[in-house]
Amino acid sequence: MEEAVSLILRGCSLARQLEFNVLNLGSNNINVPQPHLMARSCDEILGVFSAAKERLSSHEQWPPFTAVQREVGLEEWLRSTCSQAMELAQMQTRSPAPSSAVVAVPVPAAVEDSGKLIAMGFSTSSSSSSTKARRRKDDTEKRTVRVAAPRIGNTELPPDDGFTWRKYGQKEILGSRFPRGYFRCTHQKLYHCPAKKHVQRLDDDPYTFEVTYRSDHTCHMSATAPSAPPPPPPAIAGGQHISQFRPPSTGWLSVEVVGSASASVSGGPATVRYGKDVAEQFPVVDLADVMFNSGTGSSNSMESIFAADVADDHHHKWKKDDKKN
DNA sequence: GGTATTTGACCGAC
DNA sequence: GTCGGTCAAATACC
Repeated sequence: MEEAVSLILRGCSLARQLEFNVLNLGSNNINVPQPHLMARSCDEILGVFSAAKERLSSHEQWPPFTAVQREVGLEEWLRSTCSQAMELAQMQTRSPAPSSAVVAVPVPAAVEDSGKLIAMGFSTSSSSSSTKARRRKDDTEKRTVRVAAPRIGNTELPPDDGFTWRKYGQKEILGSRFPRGYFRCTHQKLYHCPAKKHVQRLDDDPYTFEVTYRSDHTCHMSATAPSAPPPPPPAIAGGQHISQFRPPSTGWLSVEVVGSASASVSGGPATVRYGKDVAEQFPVVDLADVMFNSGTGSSNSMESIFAADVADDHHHKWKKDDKKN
């Protein structure tokens, strides 16, 4: 199973790389390979996924799954699950989703329990399944989104979400290898915008950032506020939060909303949702991506936060002098 | 000089 | 007492 997962992750990584190259085809970037090389890359991706498929198919038993799931087959089940999620996302895009429109996608226990798979998109929340919830003074809603760090170029940068943020703190978090960065809206003072977020690398996948948003932006509502095109506020339904904003054109694939703090406490059913825009733009890659939550690179400017070499001495990279490099 | 980041200290929830 | 979140002075950058 681990081998299959590893292959799938490899496939996702290759797909992301390919996507990045495709997006940059029109640019003058000399690092973008020629189309025939990209075609070869496609073959490689197919090969990797085929190998993963073989391993999945050859797996005799899937104890965590129900009889129905075993009968249908894991592969088919995953496919239908993702289709379901994508259909749902399309429904939500057509009409602003009332909470009743949300359909929970069932998650097999073993998948849910697997940290690796949780990091890949099957989780309601990763924040506190094992730790008890700490109720905060400002009991504002939280939305946790996982975004992929670039794997080429500056891998330290979480994707730009269309807003400008000012960092106001950083803290070592118990049990986490990487410190958490605290950000608030740049226009907090000027427009009293309450939006905040904190950003943290996942322990088990340093190429993924977990971004937790708290409060919505109000700055873009101000007639005088400088505004990047504001993403629509995430829909909220049944304790789950849906991120619907469109990823920037720099091309990150995965926007996974893993749920609210309350959802993580209650341990409710996991829900996989998926933005229509993303699905339409990158249907194949994103099918894999929504399953395994990885993303593509992008460039923005949080260089000072995350180190390129995350494997080892990440602590050094978090030091102040990073910024000067 | 204005703005952003860093970082130790502080506060409040647990 | 511990820990996550925030503050604010110091520092860096443009």
